[in-house]
Amino acid sequence: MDEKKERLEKLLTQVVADLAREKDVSLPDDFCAQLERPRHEGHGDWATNTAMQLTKRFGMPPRDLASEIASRLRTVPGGDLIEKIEIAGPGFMNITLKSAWVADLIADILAKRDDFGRCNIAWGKKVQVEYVSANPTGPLHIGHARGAVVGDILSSVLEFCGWEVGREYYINDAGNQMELLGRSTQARYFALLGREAEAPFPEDGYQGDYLTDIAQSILDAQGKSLADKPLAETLPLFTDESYRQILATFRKDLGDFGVLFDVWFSERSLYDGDEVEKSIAALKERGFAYDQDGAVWFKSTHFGDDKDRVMIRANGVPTYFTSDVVYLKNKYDRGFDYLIYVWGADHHGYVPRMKSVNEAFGGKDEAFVVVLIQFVSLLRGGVPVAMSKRAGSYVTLREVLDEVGPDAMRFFLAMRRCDSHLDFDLELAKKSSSDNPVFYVQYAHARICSILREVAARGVAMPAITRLDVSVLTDPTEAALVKTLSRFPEEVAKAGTELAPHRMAFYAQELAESLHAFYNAQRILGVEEDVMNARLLLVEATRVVLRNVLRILGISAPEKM
RNA sequence: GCGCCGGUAGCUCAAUUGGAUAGAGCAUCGGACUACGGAUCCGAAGGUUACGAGUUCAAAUCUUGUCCGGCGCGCCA
Repeated sequence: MDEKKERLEKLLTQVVADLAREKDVSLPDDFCAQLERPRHEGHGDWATNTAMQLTKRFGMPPRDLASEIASRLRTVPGGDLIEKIEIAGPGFMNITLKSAWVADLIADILAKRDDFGRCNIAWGKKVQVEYVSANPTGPLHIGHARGAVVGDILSSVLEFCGWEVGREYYINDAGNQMELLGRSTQARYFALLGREAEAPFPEDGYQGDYLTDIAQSILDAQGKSLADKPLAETLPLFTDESYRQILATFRKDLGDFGVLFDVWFSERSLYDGDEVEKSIAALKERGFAYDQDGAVWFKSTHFGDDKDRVMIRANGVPTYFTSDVVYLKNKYDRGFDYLIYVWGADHHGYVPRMKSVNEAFGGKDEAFVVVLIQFVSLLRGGVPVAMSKRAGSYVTLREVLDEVGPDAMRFFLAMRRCDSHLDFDLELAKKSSSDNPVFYVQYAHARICSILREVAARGVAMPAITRLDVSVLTDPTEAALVKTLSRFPEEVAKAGTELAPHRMAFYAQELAESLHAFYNAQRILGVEEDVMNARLLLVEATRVVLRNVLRILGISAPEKM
């Protein structure tokens, strides 16, 4: 299908160029006639608005120009794969191909199977996707879950588009927050012993119950003796144990959620070698860093920032910003051509600064991409649930996962475009009923499997692809299903270039809808043999594509429900 | 105050990046298999795309002004 589209586009471009030469009209140097999917049913396989775009240059009404182009297109060599051309509306050309392409498409799907829909728009380049990267100071909540799903699906989409993808989690295991975490747990430990006065809970400490649990586990493992040592001496133990335990739950929760990483990158590890010194030296060499007032500064004003930013404080301690600077350089040093950061929208103010850093290191502008994820409003039966990490009263990823299950949760979180707010109603998502779109999609898959089981039970053999006669597929629902199937590679490519994973969720629903409509309109078994064979192959092709899109979404494709 | 993201059907959201009659799902109403799974299908109703002005063959989309909602502006992370 794609090759046919390209051939048609070349043909169209050629025809327009010839016409322009004859009429002595100039075309833009980079002119290329573009075909697109018609928006409405029954408008053919491809459409173009070329005539409308050129109406001014040719000085002709779009309708007349379209007719002129269409009549030439039919007669030009290679135009024989066109069944018909219709001029519609204000000058659209709707092109219908001869039906041989349907047989090609189904054969293509059944030959490529799991690989159908793959493309190579990356040319073997390496991209890193960094996502979640939540501070290991408290449980993952629903906002993290959205970032996790978006990052995960985006990575899968990019892999399907031919990228070599590195999935990475950045662990913020350095800095003040870690110390605060340790002190919070330490205070809980003393509280368990009834000795709060000796280690009061920090004013802005982490208040969730999970720290009491961790304190209890330390008490179980180490006994009471830690309370008799100086606070400063035992603090690292509390810090590290809290961090270790919380990170372990992150791995478990995300793993159960189907979100896996190639690398869990430790912020602390940036400080093991001389990477920090090297990074700062590199910036100074380029004139983007300097010393002043005992601190080291990044010259962000050069890139339009209000003021320069501190990298190393006067007391010698690096800022969080410095870690990100070194980390960015580290990513490039590891050979990634493109860097994608999936961040919460509350970090948007930080984006220009990091773009500056990218530029300061000589990185290409388009190589540094931030996908901002808007907030998730969590509702319970229509009533907003407060989410405050500090207060510790929020709904965790784990709770939602246990209530809703990974499939429905992933689908709900992937359904919206990243830059719009998302309402997630627990009561709604918990309902395993018909208004849950994930069941709709999975049911389509299960339904096909059920048909294939029935085929086997009746002793009918799956026909060979060579037996396919597409001329019997005349029903509108069959045509619609074929067209939806043919769109899959484009949708994957679009989702990849636009970094828009929600497209996959929408496509999955559309494909399921096409299948259900076809199923209700026509019978597959118990009809004339040629028709049955064609429909069986069509349905099998649909199953393959459904499975592929569900695999990208990270959602199971059940054979029974 | 400055900046970023939104505002589309009663609700939650799409819209091939400037193209045709702005589309889906819930919810509402009315219909559909004695046969492959009714967790399905078909139909109806629902719109001044927050509001005004501008740009052109063409605007939900671009420019600009205003209004509303969310978020961000530390030698915190």
